[in-house]
Amino acid sequence: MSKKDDQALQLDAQLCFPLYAASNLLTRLYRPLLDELGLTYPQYLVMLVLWEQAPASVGELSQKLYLDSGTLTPLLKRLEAAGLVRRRRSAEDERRVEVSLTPKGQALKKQAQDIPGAMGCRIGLGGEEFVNLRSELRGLMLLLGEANAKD
Amino acid sequence: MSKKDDQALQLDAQLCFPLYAASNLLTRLYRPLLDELGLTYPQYLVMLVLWEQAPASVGELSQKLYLDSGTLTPLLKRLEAAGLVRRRRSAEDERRVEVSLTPKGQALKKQAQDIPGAMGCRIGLGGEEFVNLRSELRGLMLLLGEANAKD
DNA sequence: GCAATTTATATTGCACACAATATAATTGCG
DNA sequence: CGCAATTATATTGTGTGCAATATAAATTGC
Repeated sequence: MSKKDDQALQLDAQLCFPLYAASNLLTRLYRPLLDELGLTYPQYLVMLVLWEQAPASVGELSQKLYLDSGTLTPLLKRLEAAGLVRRRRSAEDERRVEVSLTPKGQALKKQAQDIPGAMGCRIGLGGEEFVNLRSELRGLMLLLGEANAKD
Repeated sequence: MSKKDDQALQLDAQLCFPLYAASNLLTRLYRPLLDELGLTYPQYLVMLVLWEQAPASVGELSQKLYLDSGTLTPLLKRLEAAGLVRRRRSAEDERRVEVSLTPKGQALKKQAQDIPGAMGCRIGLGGEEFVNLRSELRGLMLLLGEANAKD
């Protein structure tokens, strides 16, 4: 086993690891803020989508968030149990489940307004750096989405 | 609720979401390759650390991978059950658990040699782009590690 | 028009992640 | 020395993530 081979398997040589670790750490950083809203981080993402455009089907949420029904179905049931969303079979297509906001779910948006700002402070990333990094991560996300779709 | 407020809560405005989605997608992309080694993605990360430096205590693994004992303990038990590592209480400090590689665990490194290259192909990221993005993600990881440590 | 295929969601089983807590070993301090 | 505080790991409980599979509704082909 040559030194070169070893190098490729070093933790520091990986792109995947800082991505993985940063994602975990960011979720952890969100937690105290989201606790006040009674949301987990993936639940927060679902609410972000719904605050922009409700109702949305499970499939639409799945496509936008890159999550499958095995993740979304129980998550949405918990949001429903919390009184934030309603799930209803579509009338035109009974296979589809439409997720809509309850008044309580809509009202929660006001409480969420401070979160992006508060997180920005906690991370302490400059405006330009923030925008650049977001753009690169968006690119990576799309790249990986395509790579996964190929198989 | 003004338009400006709305904007900050849009999914596309977030830094966190592409990070989260890219991390999930990358784990998914690793799966078929790691299945051949009988490893999950977090298990692969643990093995990367051990292939570089074994034995390592649970605490050292925890610090390097930003994972806590609640995640590592059962994961390490599964690696042990698979015959890849050994867990033993340290003689000098009985609180510590030293994780070392079995011959089978050491041998698995050879099978893992192709993985970084194969993943590089699948992602299709140029050499310079790869290095730059890795560097930025490493910076973000460290930034978030500090932000989390502050509380 | 109806059987075969496709599509949309749900269910099951396994492996993370992590907060909160528990337990046991070591250290520190009077 | 003796015991309180600290440190290292384990346990418990909840909520993801996702592959594999199941189910039911819609669509397609003949």
